Amino acid sequence: MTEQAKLAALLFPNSGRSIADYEALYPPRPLPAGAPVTRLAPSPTGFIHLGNLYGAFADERLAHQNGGLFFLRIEDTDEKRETAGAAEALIGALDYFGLRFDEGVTAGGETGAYGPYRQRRRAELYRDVARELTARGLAYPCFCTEDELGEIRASQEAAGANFGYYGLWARHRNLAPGEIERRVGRGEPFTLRWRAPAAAAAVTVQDGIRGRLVLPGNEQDIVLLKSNGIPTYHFAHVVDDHFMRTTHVLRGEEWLSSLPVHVQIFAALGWEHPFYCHTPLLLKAEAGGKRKLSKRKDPELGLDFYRREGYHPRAVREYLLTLLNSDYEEWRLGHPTAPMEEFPFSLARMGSSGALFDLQKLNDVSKNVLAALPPGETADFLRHWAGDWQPEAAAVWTAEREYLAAIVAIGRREANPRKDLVYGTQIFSFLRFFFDPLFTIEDALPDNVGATEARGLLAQYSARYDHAADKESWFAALKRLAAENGYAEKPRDYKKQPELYKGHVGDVSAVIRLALSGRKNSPDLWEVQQVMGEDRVRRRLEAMIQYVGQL
RNA sequence: GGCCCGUUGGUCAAGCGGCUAAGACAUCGCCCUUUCACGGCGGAAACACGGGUUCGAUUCCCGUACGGGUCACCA
Repeated sequence: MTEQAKLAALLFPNSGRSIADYEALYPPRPLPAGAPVTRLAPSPTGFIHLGNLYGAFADERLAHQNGGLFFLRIEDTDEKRETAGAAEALIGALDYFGLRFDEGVTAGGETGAYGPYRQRRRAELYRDVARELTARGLAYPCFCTEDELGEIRASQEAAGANFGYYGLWARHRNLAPGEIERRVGRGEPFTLRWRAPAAAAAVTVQDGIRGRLVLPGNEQDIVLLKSNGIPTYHFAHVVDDHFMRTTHVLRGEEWLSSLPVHVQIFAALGWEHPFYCHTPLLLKAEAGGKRKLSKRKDPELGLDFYRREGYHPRAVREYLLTLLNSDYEEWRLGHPTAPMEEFPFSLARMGSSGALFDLQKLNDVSKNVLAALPPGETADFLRHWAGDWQPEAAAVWTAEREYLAAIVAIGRREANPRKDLVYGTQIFSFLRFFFDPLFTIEDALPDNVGATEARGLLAQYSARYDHAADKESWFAALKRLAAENGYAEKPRDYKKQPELYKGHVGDVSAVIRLALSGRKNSPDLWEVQQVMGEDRVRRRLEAMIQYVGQL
């Protein structure tokens, strides 16, 4: 038995499976050649941000567009940061945005033949691989305490050396076997460290987004297993993505600097590393520049923000797609009604510089998405949203379902539909006036129309109101009423000779509009009246007559 | 500080050695119009800087500046 084999047996006394056993247990996937296997591997910290969705969306598209498979693995190796129910919340949030996994952790448990998919449940696997690594002389135990590590760092700082546990700074790299045995026997906790090659050659990696990367070889003896026996990200990534047969790893560019570590471990194990794609970070504009999105300062970073505000999931997806693939918008213009799944997503067209999140752009995308949605669907979406987040809206909207659907349909059947519905909270305040319990007079009468004048106009309008009239005759009647009361039928006439009139039709309809909507701006009056129904129209006119009478 | 990545209008971005340097959002003006929204037309607005290479650089190379990332028993 070699010294190294003895060390492995000392460190990991319970014999387990060999790497070869695992190779047989997790055979290559029965997929056509070239079919991508991608994964989302979040840590369950409870905070789900837009970046998660952004990356997940790229993973999902890549897999599903090319006959591959997309799975969910939970990286719960850091107990300290974990929050309860985080995985379920994540699955729920992604599902809301239309992202489904083929395999991995599910709301109730897990599915798939390459599990377990929660890293804490894979402890045995990591340990078995670690044992073999140790037996091959690629790993060694390190007994350094936090304090000692701090000392090393301080000396490095003083000496102007690079930080880290490497080369001569790696105190326990060449501990005598007897010393190790003694410490283990005493029950001293240890981490298992990677034995990095003394002078690692630069590595060349082909990145799916950045192209050819030449990075300095790794010389750090990074920690593979923490003292509690749980692996670090680096080790878990290599083991899991190998045995789960991941072909494409999409992750944020913050991983670029540890890429040499990963490539090195893959190579040492004789495994082929996955195709890496390092995506840019989502940034946020701030006075003078860009900065990384921050949890505390940017509520729109959290996925909950979009749900709470009532953005349609499709709007968020389309927006993200415009960030993901720059030619998406052009494609959309050419295929206005095609489902976005038909867009040929491509890694090569992903940009490599950080993108600023732009709420205005999202709003624009959202307007277009809602304008294209059948009104019935929009109404259903709104009711669901209100049920979850906006009780006041839920109360009135569910009481009058059909009414809401009719309201949403206003001005949306034409070739150029209205685009004034953006997101839930905005829509709620925009549509309040339609519902009696929420109706108030918000704006004032036009400057050139006094209360008495308004009262007269309203009384006449109310007396002559014909709910059955079509739009043309209704407007003709309105113009007649305006003319009889000294208002120009056409704004142009008034502009030409203002001294001849009190105002123009616009002023008269402004008074009616105020009576019906409480505002000086609203969608087309005739349509509003038709949707409101005759009773409601008459009631509001009466109420307005009372109201201006008191002015 | 070391190493790595990035840098085209306010924002997202086309561009891959020769272009009057696309388009979208935002913005401004005009038109349409009973208000708003929609729609149409038009305007303003960019290759970070300095060296190379080249007949010719936004495009290739090297510096500088700026921004970001990373140097944990976090992912």
